[in-house]
Amino acid sequence: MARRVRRSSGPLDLRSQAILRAVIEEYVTTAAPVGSHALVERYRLGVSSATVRAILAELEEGGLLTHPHTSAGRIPTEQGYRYYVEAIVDSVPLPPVEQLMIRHQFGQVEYANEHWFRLAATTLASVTRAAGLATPAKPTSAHLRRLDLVSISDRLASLILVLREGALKQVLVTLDHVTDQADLTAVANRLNDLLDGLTATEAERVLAALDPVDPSLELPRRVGERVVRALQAFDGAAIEELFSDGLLNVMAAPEFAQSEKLRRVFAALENRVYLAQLISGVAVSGRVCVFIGHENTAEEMADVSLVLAPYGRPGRAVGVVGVLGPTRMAYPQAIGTVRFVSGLMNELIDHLYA
Amino acid sequence: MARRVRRSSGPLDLRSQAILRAVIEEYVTTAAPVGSHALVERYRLGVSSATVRAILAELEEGGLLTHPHTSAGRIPTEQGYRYYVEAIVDSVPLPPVEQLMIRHQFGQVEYANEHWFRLAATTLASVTRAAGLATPAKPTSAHLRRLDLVSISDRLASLILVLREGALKQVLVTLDHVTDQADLTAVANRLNDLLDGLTATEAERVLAALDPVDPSLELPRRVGERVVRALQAFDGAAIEELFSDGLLNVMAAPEFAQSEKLRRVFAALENRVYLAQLISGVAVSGRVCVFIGHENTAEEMADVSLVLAPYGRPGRAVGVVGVLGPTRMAYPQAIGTVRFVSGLMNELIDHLYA
DNA sequence: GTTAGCACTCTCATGGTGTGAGTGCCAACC
DNA sequence: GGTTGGCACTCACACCATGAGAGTGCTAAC
Repeated sequence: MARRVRRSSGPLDLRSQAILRAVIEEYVTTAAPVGSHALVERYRLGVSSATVRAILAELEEGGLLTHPHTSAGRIPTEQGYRYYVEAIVDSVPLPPVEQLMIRHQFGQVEYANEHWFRLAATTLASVTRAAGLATPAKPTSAHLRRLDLVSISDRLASLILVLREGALKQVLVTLDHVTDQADLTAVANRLNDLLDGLTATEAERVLAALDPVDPSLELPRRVGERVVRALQAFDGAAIEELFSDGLLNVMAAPEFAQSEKLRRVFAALENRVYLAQLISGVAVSGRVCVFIGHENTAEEMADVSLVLAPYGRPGRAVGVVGVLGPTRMAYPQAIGTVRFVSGLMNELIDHLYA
Repeated sequence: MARRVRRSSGPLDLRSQAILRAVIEEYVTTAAPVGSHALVERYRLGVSSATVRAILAELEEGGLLTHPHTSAGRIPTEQGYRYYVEAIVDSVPLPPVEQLMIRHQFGQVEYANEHWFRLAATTLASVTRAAGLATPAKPTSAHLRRLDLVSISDRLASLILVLREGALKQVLVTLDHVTDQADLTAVANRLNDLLDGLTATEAERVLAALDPVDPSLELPRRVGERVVRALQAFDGAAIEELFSDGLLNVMAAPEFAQSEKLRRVFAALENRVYLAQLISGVAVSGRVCVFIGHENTAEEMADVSLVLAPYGRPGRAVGVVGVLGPTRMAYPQAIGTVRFVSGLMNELIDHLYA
């Protein structure tokens, strides 16, 4: 859904912005429609409730606020949140204390991408009190870094591939003849020499150039084919995994008291096509992306918002981290937190490959 | 919670059993309290509703049924389900057509434990229309099968451990001196010779026996220490992962329309202590286990039931598969399906290591 | 342009009412 | 003695009316 343009002409004056801001921030904490009276009481606006009412009516005219019913207070529209995020507030950086705590946590975890992205989701969940999301950094194209063959039984071996960006892949290979570990190691060494650093297509070409009659090359060729297939599978695979934590936080929000809405969100998160599209979109944008309600391409996500950021090494391996929460969400804080966590992960990864 | 004993003396006569069965099976499909009239209408009981009412009252007296309120029909108690599962019905084997379909699916997936257990959860979810659960088969004690060292940068290497049961473990090792891949491979070969098949404590002993002054052994010793630590971590770790699929199915059940109950279930599933205890209990039992409502040790799980079965090689590596659903659940079918899937996984694993 | 005042609107909580499903009991029956 | 039809009784639930309260929009005065 493309977001609709505000009907009102020109930008808002400062007072209107202040009031929109107050409505949104009040609504985000209370989850209840905000009335003119409550605003003048709780925010130093310097005008009476009648004036506030006039401005609220204007903002509603402009499509930034709405009414659940005639005699209720105002709630922000998705356009209202969008305007708020883009024009009124900056992202709020994560407080230094929390930054330190998070750094500490990442430091304690073992050096491994797999741990990092999970920890990122967990951290985001606990800090923002929404759901934390994270995908592993998937290499854009699989380059073989090293392979190993481990004998499992007489005619069965485990083929382990290490890719350039540290990803592991394990497949089983059935063997025509009884083969012991020494033979397997020899084959692995040979293939390591031949295929180091290659992509699927490159590896395929190298294998095709091997002497087709040399019987000593039969097993290397056979394993090599599996390697190529595994690399191809890796290239072809969409995002493997979306790790989420703290969905409990979202469940606790009053707008999800009846589980039907939530069910649809869960369903969308299981939709791999949608996820792949979403993630690649965020990855190419290269910065924090905010999707508010119906701005999400999946209609099941119309009741929630996403704040996502890519991380990793552009062009080599990228993943996405972020949060999912109700549209009524503390966007500035969420954006600040997501920005910090993705930046931290970039830092760690850069440090790793420096 | 220990389950309470029925108050009535002796086993039920066949007619009472038939009626209890009818109530449960009706309630499982409709989710609404079952009245005497509905029973005589839909089940060939051969008696009038008045007689059924008398028996229903007896069953209630015995603690197998209950009333939501005076003028409502009967619903089964947890004791009722328990009696039903233990004394009235046998598990219903999965229809051969579905068995074949599942076998086919497992055949299509790449030979790898990691894929199997996830597929098991997905399969269980779709067949039983409840949530499917599965944990990977965790080795009881970590035996090193093989290790590999892959250079990442001048002073950083990735250490990959393959354990006896096929599990992989990857840790990063920082190096004091610039070391190239050839050196790393040499170290890996050396350690493979020394440590093949050993547990953490055994490996530690072997390393301690190495010549402490030989400078060529410095790096092997250093890496070896990391190996030992990784093996220890593996032994000490509780279950790593509970994969679930189809939680959507459970969310769709009317008893979970308000999300609070569900939230508690999710919370319990994130409780690693509880999971570890649950899983080890099922593993030692060696057969399909049914936990109905409050029979679950976690009180958050009081509204749901679990049907779980272990799989794997007892004493070497075991995991658990099963389903989670509302207490109002088609137990015979669930038990049959879980039994089939765990059996199938055993078959596959046996075939692998035969 | 701002404000106080006021009539108006609409939700939500409360309480009364009627309906219907289902029970428990009892007397009659086989 | 077990089984059955009949009947009074109970209780949740849906429905409606009512009143309080919150909040608005409008207007006239400042």
